[in-house]
Amino acid sequence: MERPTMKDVARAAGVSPMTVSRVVAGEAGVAPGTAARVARAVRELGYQRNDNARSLRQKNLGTSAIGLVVDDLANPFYALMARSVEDQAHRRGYVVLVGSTNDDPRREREVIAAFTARRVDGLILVPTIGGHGFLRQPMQRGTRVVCVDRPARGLAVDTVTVDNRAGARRAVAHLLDRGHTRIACLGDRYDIWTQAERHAGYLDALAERGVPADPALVRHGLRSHGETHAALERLWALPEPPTALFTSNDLITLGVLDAPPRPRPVAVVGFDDLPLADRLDPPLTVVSQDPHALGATAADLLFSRIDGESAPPRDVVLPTRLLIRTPRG
Amino acid sequence: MERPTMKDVARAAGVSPMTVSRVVAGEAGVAPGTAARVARAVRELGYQRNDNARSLRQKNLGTSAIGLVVDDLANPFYALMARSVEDQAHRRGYVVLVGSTNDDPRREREVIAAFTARRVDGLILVPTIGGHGFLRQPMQRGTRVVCVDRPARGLAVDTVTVDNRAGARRAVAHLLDRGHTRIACLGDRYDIWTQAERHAGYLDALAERGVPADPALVRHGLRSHGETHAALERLWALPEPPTALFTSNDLITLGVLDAPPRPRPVAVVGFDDLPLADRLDPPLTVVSQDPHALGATAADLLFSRIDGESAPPRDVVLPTRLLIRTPRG
DNA sequence: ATGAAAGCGCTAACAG
DNA sequence: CTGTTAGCGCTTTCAT
Repeated sequence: MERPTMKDVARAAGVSPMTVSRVVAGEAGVAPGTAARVARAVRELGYQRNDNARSLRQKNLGTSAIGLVVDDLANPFYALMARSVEDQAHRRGYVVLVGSTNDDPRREREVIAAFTARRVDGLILVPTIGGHGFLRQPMQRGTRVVCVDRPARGLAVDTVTVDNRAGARRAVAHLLDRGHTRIACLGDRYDIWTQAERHAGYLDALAERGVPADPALVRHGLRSHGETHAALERLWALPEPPTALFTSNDLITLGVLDAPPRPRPVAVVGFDDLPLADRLDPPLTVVSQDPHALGATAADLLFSRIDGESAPPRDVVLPTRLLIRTPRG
Repeated sequence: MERPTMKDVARAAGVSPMTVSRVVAGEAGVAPGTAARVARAVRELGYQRNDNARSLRQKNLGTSAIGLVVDDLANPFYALMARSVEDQAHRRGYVVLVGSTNDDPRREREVIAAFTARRVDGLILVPTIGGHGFLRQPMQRGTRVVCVDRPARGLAVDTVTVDNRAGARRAVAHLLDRGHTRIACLGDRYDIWTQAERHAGYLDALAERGVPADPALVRHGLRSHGETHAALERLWALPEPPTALFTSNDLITLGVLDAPPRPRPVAVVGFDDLPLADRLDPPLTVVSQDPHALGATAADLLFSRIDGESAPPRDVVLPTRLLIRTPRG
């Protein structure tokens, strides 16, 4: 009924706990007959080693656990990232603890504290806007940290992002190429790094073509379809309403597509691809990023740090792609 | 540099480790002055309690960790479930270990073994087709288990599913109502419980209306767009090709929508809702389920078991909804 | 209100 | 090849 320990197995096999330890760890140098007796006792008792106790004693081997802290695990983008991270971790015999921050620095600290209290060997982090000084201590003490999707202000760690600014610039340039000059920019909270970057790319494109930037066309802080719809209403009410929209994340793109139709349709280009985007009428042109590559790269960096790599922090910037979709002929 | 332990804090505060333990655990019965000195030492040394060591000694409190084992974390459906589970766990001070099985019993065993080796207090499991006898031992020894999305053959545990069969029946009945009699059923691997249930619901609807079931119209084992496209080609080549399709999961629905267009369009009803389904032309009617409710219910059941609830295993079956979408007027 | 001793389950380091 | 001793970081139990 109670969980058997190595001592129980040792007694059943007529050996010392140390021998059991060696057999269970698959170490060489145990007589085949002894090993067989131990293995049989393990099977009969249904013994499974307690890996928490193990990692308590083995200071050099770590816990074989990493933490993954994302904005929102339910977001398909982060879910794909998580899956890539998990695959790599599984391959290397690590388990993954996950947590969502909801972009709330307090929750971020709670989640990270819970993870470091369990002595994870590393942390893959989509940082919130909050400060991250509290990570410095754990890092000095051996917890490796990699940021992904966004950098953490003032934290010198490996970071994997996509080129948000260039992606946004190309998207807006595409709209300019099609003759639009009144292009609105709809974004999420401006204090989210990716959103500020994409807005910068929007301005870059306008400046490149000498199109004046009209602040009335820029709306940030859109966190729901309702807020997106309200923002659209205010845009339509302008003396010179926009003829095209640049939507700065997938939720906002969906909000726009979900809004009541306009008499004169507007062109939309969105950041982040959506599953049925190419089946819409008209099909939706988007800036797509590769969440799988983000997760896999972050995991690569983390594990190479865990393996002892000690070069200065690296910034990896992955490209985006502009998927131009035209009505099917 | 090294991580400080309670002993270090004790030395710095001029007390015994036991007093530090009490202060850090927030226990009453420590003199305020002493507590303050300890708290200061904790802050100055940057001490954080090792919760693995803690749970090693505290046998009654458990590890405050649960495991979540899904088919594929990248699937938006499971990602939403995972987020609900994580929210509940966070609220209760638990951490969540996640793993994907890919519907592979071997990987499922590996993931579960890694979790029980770390002595998770509970497991929320989307079981593969494989046997689950290996769970009986850990369960007797205190690991609580709840199944979600599918039952595990021959494992008497709380299980949360949706009414797949009734949902499929209504979807197909809807197509029959619209005059279709040649309705194909496109499914994933038939050994996945939900797929067999949905197929049964498909047959139910046909039987109810006295429409003969033609085995040539049923295709299972579709795991990619390519396989779905191939299945469609064979259907179109039939002497009497189908005029409507029932697609038994979201991946297959997307595969169908992605296929080359037909001269005469076919009606499609899919299991699982998709983000832009209502903006398609024609809009897509679907059977929708609520992954959030699935996850939250499973977590509720698990935590009530962890809290000591010992009633016989319960089966919770959640409803589905048929979202009938018609062209916008 | 505080501390000393013992031990959770395991393994490093050293015998033999 | 196998066992003994000690101790990872913490808490239980019992003193004081």
